[in-house]
Amino acid sequence: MPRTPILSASGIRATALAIIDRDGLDGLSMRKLAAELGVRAASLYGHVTTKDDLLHELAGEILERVDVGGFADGDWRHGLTTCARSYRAALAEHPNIVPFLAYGPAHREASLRRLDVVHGGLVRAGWGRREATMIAASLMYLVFGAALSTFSSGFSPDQAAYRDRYPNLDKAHLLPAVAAELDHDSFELALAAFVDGLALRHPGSPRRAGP
Amino acid sequence: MPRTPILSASGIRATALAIIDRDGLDGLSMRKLAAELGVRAASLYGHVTTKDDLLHELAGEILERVDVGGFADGDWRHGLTTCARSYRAALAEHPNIVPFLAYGPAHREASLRRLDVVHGGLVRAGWGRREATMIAASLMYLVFGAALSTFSSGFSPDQAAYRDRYPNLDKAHLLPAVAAELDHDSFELALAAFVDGLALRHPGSPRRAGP
DNA sequence: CTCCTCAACGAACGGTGTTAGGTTTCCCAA
DNA sequence: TTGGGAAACCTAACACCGTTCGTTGAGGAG
Repeated sequence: MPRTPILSASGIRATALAIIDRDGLDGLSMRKLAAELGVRAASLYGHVTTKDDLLHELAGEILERVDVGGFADGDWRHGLTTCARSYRAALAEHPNIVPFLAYGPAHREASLRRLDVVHGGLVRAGWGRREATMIAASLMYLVFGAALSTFSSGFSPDQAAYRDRYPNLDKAHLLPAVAAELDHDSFELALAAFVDGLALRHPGSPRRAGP
Repeated sequence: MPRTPILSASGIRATALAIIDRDGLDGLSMRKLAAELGVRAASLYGHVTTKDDLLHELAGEILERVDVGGFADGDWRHGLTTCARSYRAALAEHPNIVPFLAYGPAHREASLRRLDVVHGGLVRAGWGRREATMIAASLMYLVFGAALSTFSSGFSPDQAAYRDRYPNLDKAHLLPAVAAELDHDSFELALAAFVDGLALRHPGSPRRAGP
C-alpha cells in the first residue's frame, strides 16, 4: 500500500536519533536505519536528501530546544547562565551526536539564531558589540567543551590502569555516578567563574579589568 | 628492493597528518595515504595495526607538544594560563584532527599525564583535591571548545546569506583574517575571565566565593 | 649458488553512501 | 468500469572504504 506510507521525514529522524543514542555515531548506517524502519536503504532517499543532511537536521532539532529567554529581564548574568545550562542540557541528552556537531557548531542556522539573541541581550546590558561577540563565543567554548570532554564516558574499561599511575588525579572519578556529578559540578564552576570574571570587566563595574 | 623499505611508521604518520591538514579528517583514507607514499594500501598494515590506531598515535604526537611547565614556580594563575595557551596552540596547528580528539580527550594517555601535572600544581597552590580536578576539567572545556567552535573556519562560503539575517551579530567576523583574530581574542577573554573568577574562589582570596 | 626472510603486492571480503530503473498499489478522471 | 498517473518502495549496481589472505621477488646469509 504505497499510498499510505510507512516512512516520514520525522519518523526517520526519530529512529536515526534513537540509533545514535543507542549505538553511537558510527553505529548509524542508512541500511541499518532502513532495516529498523522495516524498509530498504534506497527508500530513505525519497524523504532525505543525504545522510549528512539528515544529521544536520537532527542537530538543528536538538539546538532548537536551547532556551535563550533568560535575557528578557535585562540581567546579562542570569541570561548567560540560563542559556549555558540549557545548551549543555540539550547536548547532554544526546551525547553521541556531539562529535558531529563539533564539525562546525558556529555555522548552524539554529545556533546562529541563538547567538544573535545572546549578542543582542549583551549589548542591551551595556557591553560593546565586539565584546558581546567574544562573550557569546566564549560561552560556546564552555558549552561544547563540556559536552565533549566529559569524565563520565569511557573511563571504566580499565580502572586498574589509571589507579596509581597518576598520583595527583582524584581516583574518585573512576566511578560513573561520581564522574557524572563531577562533570556537572565542573561545568557549574567554569560557568560561575567565567561570569564572575566577566563582571569585573563590565562597563558598569566598580573596579574594571586588571590582571 | 624490499629490504630497504620505503615505508616507516613515522613517515606514515607524517603523511597522514599532512593529508588531514590538507583534505580534512574525512579526506584521509588508507588507499589515498598509501598512494601518496607510492605504495598500495595493504602494505601499510605492516607498520600500522589499524587506521584508528594511527589516528590515536597522531593525537598523542600532537598532545605531546603541550607545555605544562608553567606550574613550576608555584603561581597557579600563570600555570593555568600558559598551559591553556599551549594546549590551544597545539590544537590550532592541526584543526582538522580536533573532531577526532573530541571523541574522548580525557582518556588519552598523553592528556592524562598533563592533567595530572596541572592537578598537582593546583593542589600545591592551595586548592582542594576536588576543586583542582574540576578546574583542570574546566580548562579542558575551554581549550577544546575553542579549538572546535572557531569563527574562522567555514563562514566564508555564503557571506551574503548571513548579512542582514542576524542583526545583532557583528558583521566583521565574516572576513577570515578578522575571524581568526576574533577567535584568538575570544579565547583570551574567556581564559582571563575564568582565571579571575577562580581567583575570587581561591582559599587565600580576600573575599571568598560569590553569589 | 642456494636458501630464506620480509616488504610490498594483487585480489578479495564485507561493509558504506548513493543512484538508476523497475514494480507495486492506490486514487482519480474519463 | 476502466485506464492513467503518481507516489512509495523495491532490486541491482556503482564506487569507495578498512582490512585480511596468500603470493611475489629482491636482498643478505651460508
